[in-house]
Amino acid sequence: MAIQRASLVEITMDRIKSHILENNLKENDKFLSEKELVNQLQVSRTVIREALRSLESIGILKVKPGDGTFVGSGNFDSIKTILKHHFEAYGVKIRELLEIRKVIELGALRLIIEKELKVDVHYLTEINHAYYQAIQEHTDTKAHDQLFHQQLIKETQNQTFYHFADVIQDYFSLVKMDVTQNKENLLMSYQEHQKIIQALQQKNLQTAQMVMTQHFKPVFQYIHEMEGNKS
Amino acid sequence: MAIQRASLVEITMDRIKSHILENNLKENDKFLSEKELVNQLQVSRTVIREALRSLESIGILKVKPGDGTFVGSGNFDSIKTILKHHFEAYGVKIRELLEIRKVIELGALRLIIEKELKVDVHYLTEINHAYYQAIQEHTDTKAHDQLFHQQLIKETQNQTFYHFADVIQDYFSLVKMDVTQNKENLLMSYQEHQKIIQALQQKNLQTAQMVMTQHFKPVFQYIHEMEGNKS
DNA sequence: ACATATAATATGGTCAGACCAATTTTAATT
DNA sequence: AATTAAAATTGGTCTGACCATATTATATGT
Repeated sequence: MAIQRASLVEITMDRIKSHILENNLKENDKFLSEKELVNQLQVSRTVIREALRSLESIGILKVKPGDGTFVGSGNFDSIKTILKHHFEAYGVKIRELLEIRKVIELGALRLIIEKELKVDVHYLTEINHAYYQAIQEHTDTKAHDQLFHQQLIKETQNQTFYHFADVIQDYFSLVKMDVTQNKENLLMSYQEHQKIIQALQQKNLQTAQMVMTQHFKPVFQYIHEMEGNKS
Repeated sequence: MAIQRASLVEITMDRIKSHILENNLKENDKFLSEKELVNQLQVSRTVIREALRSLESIGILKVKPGDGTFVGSGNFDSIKTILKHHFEAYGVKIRELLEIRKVIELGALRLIIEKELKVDVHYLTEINHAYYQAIQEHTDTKAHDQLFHQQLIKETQNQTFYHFADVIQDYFSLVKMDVTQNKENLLMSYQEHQKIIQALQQKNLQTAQMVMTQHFKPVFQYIHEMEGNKS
């Protein structure tokens, strides 16, 4: 089988990536202009533009009309875009995503406790209290609940884990789930949050994981019922 | 502040994605030609090509010279490409990646046991035996070890989790770690695998997770020493 | 000397036409 | 029916032109 020859566009993309790495360019750094790239790489502006557009779509570069080309931010927005399309094209099993969330959150608890990290109990309690207020005032509780879980991941002091979890959470939020909980369940949820905080303080992994599992129960139940309805 | 107007290329990308979704196009389906797109969307071939290239780089399309444009496979190769560049540009903390692996694998054990799944004990034992053979014959043991862990993830019967774990494993393998283990440690590793299989059979989550934690210990130790050397 | 307006320049966006390269399809020949 | 050659289709690359956006330099007024 013949070796598949790379196109000039592909070669150009590799050259640009190498240039970024070799020059230690960081996010928002000014990159070479199209004209400079044409001169340096000795290819047409068409090839340069196709390469730049491709690198832009995966977040490596950012192109601004009239201004120039810049190194992209190191965030995972492009991965989120890919997953969004993947979700739209192929869908996803909600149960699978929920299981992944459970893996992540129970894992977070374990990391915090096994690494003997000192969690920001005050801030977590503050978030949970705001959650309680929202429950009482019948305002949006989802944001508070999500902030609580997000802060737990942050408390693991593992930035890569935090970013991956963020991507997955974003993927998860693409799924439209109408789990409208009544006040009683919401209050229970608030109490579970409180118990998780306590368990973290007491460095009790078993309890923390048990309560978190409890926390997920209503949503798993909901999905179980949805899946049952489809049978 | 004025609303930032989308370029024709961006509009074209959206139109193409919509076309894929609305026509339920699946991977490897033949897509429209450049000529057809020019006629249909009434933009220049330059705009079409830039859009196609961009969509190719995120895996949504696949362009073959002389043949045509096809819908991309639904795999996560493009995500791996993004993470590879991200790793090369920004690096990653090995400890953080290892912690994530631990979260994933301990979580996999939990999923298997809590979902009361019947694991393929025979196949897992087979893989582990091949691992043992490789240890005895001083051949490459990494592939067998990785296959074992990969199979564990597969036994969770959660495809999304499996694919995400695969992406992270790929990211992890970018890190060159020279953890050359001696035979004694490798044999211990083999025994740990055996114990994990037994614990799964007995549906003993605590034992399975404890042994898996044990399994990770040498690498965490290695990283701890590396980090110590840098202090 | 400073502020404002205008012009020039730099940079990216889009277009059309031409030509090359790879693959497929069609037609001609045996 | 099989083989070969030609034609057509499809993507790759190039050049030059012109438009749009943003920045920089220059001119003008106070």
